[in-house]
Amino acid sequence: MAKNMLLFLSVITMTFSFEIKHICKQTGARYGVLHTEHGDVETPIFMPVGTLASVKYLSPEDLYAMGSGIVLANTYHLWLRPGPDVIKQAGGLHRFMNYKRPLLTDSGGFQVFSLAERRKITEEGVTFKNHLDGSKLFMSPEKSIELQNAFGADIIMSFDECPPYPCSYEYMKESVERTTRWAERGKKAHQNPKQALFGIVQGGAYEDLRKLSAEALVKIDFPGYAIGGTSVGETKETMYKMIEYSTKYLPEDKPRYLMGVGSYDAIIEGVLRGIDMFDCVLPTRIARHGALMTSTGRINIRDKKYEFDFSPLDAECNCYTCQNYSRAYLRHLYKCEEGFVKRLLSIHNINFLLNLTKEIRQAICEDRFGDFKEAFFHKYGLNVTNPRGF
RNA sequence: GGGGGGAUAGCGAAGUGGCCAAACGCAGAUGACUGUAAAUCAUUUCCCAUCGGGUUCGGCAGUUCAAAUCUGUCUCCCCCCA
Repeated sequence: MAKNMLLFLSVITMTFSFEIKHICKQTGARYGVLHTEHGDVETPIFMPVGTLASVKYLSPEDLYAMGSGIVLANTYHLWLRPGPDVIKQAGGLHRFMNYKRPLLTDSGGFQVFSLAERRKITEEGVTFKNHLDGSKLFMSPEKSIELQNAFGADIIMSFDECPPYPCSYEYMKESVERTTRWAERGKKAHQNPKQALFGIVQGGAYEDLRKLSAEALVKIDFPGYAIGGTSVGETKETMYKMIEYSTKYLPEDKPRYLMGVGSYDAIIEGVLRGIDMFDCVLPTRIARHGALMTSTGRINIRDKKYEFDFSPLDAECNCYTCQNYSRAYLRHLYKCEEGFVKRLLSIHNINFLLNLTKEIRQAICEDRFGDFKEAFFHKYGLNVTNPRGF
């Protein structure tokens, strides 16, 4: 009873905060804790993506079992279906999707990029030609925040434009300035103090524009900052520069979230450059397409060489799939298009990245993240089949 | 016994004298996917090879400059009549 009371009190009093607990003496990488209304999560963290209020093919229990913390959902897609009224009436996104740990909603800014063919940008906002029925929809910074307030995720994102790569300097400058104005408008519109609104640094690969963007956002003052416009076709080297150009101008004591990045090498390189949070559809999407991340490189379960392979996907993996099923069985299910395989493979890839970030946190706490990186890359370097490092 | 139809690459199925190593679907073999319009997309599958070459369209024998396509014949399959 007393415990419940305490929990209740903590729920009504707890607001968002970030605490850096340790800085790796070897690399300067950060280990921290995000405090949210739905519990604490340690950083660096990988956040699985559940666009439509579900991490495809996985249950909340699957996610808890893997130690998942924050999960993402998407404002644009939930706006279309089921719409804010349903989620509001359900008692918020947490209750609606039955996820008890922290949630983060993306603003719809990524859809400005991914649905570029079907939208028009103006100073006021973005007009989308709805991909479901073709009807016109208008998303403004205020609308995005209003929706996100209705959904009630612990962390919400500023409505931005995720510009393409490559992108001309002139366009990028215009875009960054507009995204900055949108960030300001969004902050003004933000109603729920329990939700932490993050700003998003843009500027592509232009150092001065990243600086311009970061400094302007810091001036507006957000409880956390994201780095956007990454993983949109640029090389890894360019992405690492984008990170450096951005983090340089961000306050040390606020969380930094690298948006849309989820290959294991980029996560390690990101942490090395001071990133605390990552999200990516990569593990779930490639899993559905038969590709798995393993401790000895990437494999594709479709391949004939696994026909009689009764070993697990990854001998070092502790996930449910690797503990119970063989490559031969998973290949069989994949070949026969049995839906179960999508769950099993998704579990493995999500677990792989959650486990990777867990090992990263340990290494940081023990001041050996540099050694960890070297050992990790060495191991992968010997076996990796994909030069991009998946 | 009589009449009709058919045999094309792993399977199904187009093609009915040159533009055919042969459409398309399935199946097979690979690859890609990074704030999810994604159970999607791309490549590839007769043989050898880098260009290129060599064997194919039930078998055999013909006609023709040229045949998967025309003729004869054989084998097998299906349908109808008795």
